[in-house]
Amino acid sequence: MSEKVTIYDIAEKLNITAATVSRALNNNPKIKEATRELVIKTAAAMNYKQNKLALALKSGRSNNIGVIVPRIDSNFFASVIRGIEEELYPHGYQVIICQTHESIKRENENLHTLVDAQVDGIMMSVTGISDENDSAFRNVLEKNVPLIFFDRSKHIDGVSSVTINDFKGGYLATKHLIDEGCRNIAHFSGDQSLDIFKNRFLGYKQALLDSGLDFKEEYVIYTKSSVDAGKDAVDKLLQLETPPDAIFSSSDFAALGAIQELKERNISIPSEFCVAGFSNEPFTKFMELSITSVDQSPLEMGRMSARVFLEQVDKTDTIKIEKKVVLAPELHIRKSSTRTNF
Amino acid sequence: MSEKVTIYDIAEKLNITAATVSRALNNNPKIKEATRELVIKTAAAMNYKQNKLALALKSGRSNNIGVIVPRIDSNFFASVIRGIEEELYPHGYQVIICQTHESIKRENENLHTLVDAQVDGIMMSVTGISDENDSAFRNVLEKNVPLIFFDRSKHIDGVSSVTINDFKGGYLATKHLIDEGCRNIAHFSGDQSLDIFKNRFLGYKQALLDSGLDFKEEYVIYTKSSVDAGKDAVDKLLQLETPPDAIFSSSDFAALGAIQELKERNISIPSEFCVAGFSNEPFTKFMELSITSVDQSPLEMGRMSARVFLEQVDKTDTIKIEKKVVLAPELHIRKSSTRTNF
DNA sequence: ATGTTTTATGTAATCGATTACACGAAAGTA
DNA sequence: TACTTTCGTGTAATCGATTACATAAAACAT
Repeated sequence: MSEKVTIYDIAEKLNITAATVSRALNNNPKIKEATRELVIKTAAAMNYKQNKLALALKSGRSNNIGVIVPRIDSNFFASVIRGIEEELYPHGYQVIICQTHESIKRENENLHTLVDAQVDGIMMSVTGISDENDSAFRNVLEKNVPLIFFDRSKHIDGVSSVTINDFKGGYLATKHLIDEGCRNIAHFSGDQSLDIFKNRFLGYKQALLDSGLDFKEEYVIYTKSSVDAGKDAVDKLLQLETPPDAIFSSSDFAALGAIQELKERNISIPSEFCVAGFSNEPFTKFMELSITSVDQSPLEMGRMSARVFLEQVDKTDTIKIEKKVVLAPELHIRKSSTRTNF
Repeated sequence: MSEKVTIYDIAEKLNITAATVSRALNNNPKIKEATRELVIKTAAAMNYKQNKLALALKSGRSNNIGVIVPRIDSNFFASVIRGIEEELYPHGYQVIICQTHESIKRENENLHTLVDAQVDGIMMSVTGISDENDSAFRNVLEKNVPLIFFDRSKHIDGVSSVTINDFKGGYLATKHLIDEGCRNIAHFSGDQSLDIFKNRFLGYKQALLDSGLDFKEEYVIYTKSSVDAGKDAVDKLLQLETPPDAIFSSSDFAALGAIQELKERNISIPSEFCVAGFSNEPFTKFMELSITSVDQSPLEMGRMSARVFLEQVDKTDTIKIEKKVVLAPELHIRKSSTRTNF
């Protein structure tokens, strides 16, 4: 069918050289106006499309950026990606998606593949299982590819990051539970080698101390981010000598599991027991017993990551800019923790 | 820092030519074993990485595929993309994401951008607003880029598709409501210029007729896929002379809105009124009053789309294969429509 | 020893664009 | 008129890989 049209085809038809065609199409000032118009008209007539691969090879810029996330089918990550895509679209960048499924091996593979594919930048949320081998990250930086962490970040020189203030998020949620009258507040945490979980935990702890409440080690449960994990965790907590009367969960899914388990045991929420989650997943709002949760403004996080990338991408390679953006978390107070005004 | 290493650098170091290096790295049989080993070792030592852009330009294949969806932050589309990515990962393809936000203009732009970027294939869910201008699609096909529609499909020669049997989905849900004793079943539909909504509607209608129930035009409401739209629709329906006693909604979000509005009016579900949705969004399962919904197996849809692409991509350009895969919908019966066993 | 086949490697074109440099023609200057 | 600029275009290198073709060397046959 329609074979690919190149600038050589246009040149041949007009009896000029490809260089002239290229200049005409690129608005090079040193070209006769008549020639420019003729070339542009002919190019359109022949349905010419610039071959982006040739351009990419020549210029060394692919106009692709890579995004690595644990998985795409979670509202949080999907929303971040949406923000990235929307911010980058007007600048002509395409977004390549990679999933790690929480595997370090996969994460390293993805990093290498993206660098090999000559992406102009990489934005990612690092995967949970920590190892001290930063070689894949350093490889990216050595190739002068801007690297930006969002949400789940690691401390690596030369890497910018866009996160939320997880400490504050944890603090706000816990303080709110205290204000509602809860006195024995448990916490669901995640892999604390990740800053996000560490900081949410620290915010939780600080809120307790600031209010003169004891911090109890046995109230901290490490759960996966799943409904079942939340159920199991409640099961454990209720076997304690002094069972808690509230949970601040680092995961909305675990919070949901907790609520389901509590209901099953006829513990009424919020009068006997309050629950707050983290991430503001859509379902927390939809439930009849809507769930209090900390919003991470994923859309804004994606947009901001893209903006940080755009700032870095055109800077001279020698100067390493390292920007740390911290967004404010927002507590959405809902029925699962509101004793006062319902 | 570490400047890019090319096969020429390796050749120079070993006093051979780039051609030999290339052959050694590509397991070309006509190369001395000793040379091959030496080249491979040296390449590794120099941290050589093949430049995929150069390869892409030479071979005409970018190893990128494009995916166009209305938006990425919906569980359905994100899950389809997950399926596509997982299936294509072992084959070395990267997935480029584009969003249309339901805009035809954006859809056409995306199609052109992807073709210009030399993707090896495009998978997409067409956007709602129908127009009869297929030129952007034809442009893709003329460039011999495999095009595959998933879920929301259009009738265009040469385009394969992976959909579910929406008729059956509509039929199953409606039949179930009838079996639960509902006699006046309303339907929330979407833009019926899209086959998916048309077919769900037809399935609904057929189920009514097969059970000897009347089809009433005023029971069909065209809603957007949102909670508020569902509320408004219920408001309309309850003003009818004979208000319905059930709703089969083409959207889970509208179904949720309907439930919220019905509760507000103290109409009890499922005893007085039953509701079934479509898509099996995660929240339908999470609700205390869980919502009956038709599952579209998005993961499998994505996987299947990828497989259809893989089948087509290596075929000779001249033969146009057009494959239509139709997956079976699965009705998940939950509390919002179950009068019998709860 | 001579001719033939095989093997391993080099040469150079190619993919499709951009661009430094060269150069002839036109325009401007004295 | 002769000399310098300016203008517009052509020539050819370049980005980094692959590969058809050529060729020298080695292996083999007689």
